[in-house]
Amino acid sequence: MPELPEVETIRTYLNTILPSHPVVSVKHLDARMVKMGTVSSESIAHRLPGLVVQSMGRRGKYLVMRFFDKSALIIHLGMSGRLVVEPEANPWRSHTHLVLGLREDKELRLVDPRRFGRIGYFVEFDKDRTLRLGPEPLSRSFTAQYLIDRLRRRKSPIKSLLLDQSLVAGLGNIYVDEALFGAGIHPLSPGSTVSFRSASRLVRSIRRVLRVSIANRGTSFSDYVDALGHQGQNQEYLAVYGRWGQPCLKCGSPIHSLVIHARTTHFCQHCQPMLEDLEG
DNA sequence: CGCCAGTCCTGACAGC
DNA sequence: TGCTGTCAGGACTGGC
Repeated sequence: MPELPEVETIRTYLNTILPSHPVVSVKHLDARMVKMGTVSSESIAHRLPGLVVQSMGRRGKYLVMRFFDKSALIIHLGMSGRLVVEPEANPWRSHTHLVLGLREDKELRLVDPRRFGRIGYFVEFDKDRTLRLGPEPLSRSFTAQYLIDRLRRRKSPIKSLLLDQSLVAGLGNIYVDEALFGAGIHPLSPGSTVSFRSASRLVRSIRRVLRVSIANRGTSFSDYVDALGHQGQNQEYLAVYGRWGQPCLKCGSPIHSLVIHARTTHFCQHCQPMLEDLEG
């Protein structure tokens, strides 16, 4: 399941090969995947050929393929999406929903069996306005003070709140669990009970968890592979996610699991106490 | 506005 | 062996 580190790994590679290359052709585009923006799939297929890639960017979990005419193709990989560059001689996998013809007999292919992914084309793309997302967790604008201000009146569990992309962009189920473990915060703690001190720990923990995973080229738990089709290595370094019943790496007590916000949540009851309500 | 339940989707797997 | 049911979850929608 691609979250920020996985999308960043894909972005980094694509950004080494795509800039200054034109889209030669749109060989395939499944209209059902176009779920963003106002440009239809037919119009996208008509507009893309000839456009030259300026850069491959990322905003939260969205990949941003920017063209020199200021337009951009946005791709979200959802749960099972893969974006790979392959020789056109290789057969298409099943569930291939987008194929862009590139130079040198290469193709950029989006494969997404569950079709939770999404595509959109924006004629004028503004990274701060087009997608309604919170700050990048690795940017300077993501601070403890920002978190406190946004969490102050929220009663939902901190786990749910951190999954909200308008609060902070790029975290998914795995890295929220890992970050809360690193910060020593129980996932059911209401947002309003997060003190400045715990918010500082949380910001540091989120950054650490993401940086480590990016260095490991992402977590391959089920579907994820990078743009070269290679698995990431970060699954070897997860402290709680997927470790139900196994000993906590800090205290040895078994990792617990429960469902929050319809997401399986892993945590250590001993190392992650509920935060106290500051209003009391 | 906040919060929650429902929706989409298919591969993998358990159980019969 | 082959069917059926269940589970996984990111982001959006609608109801209250």
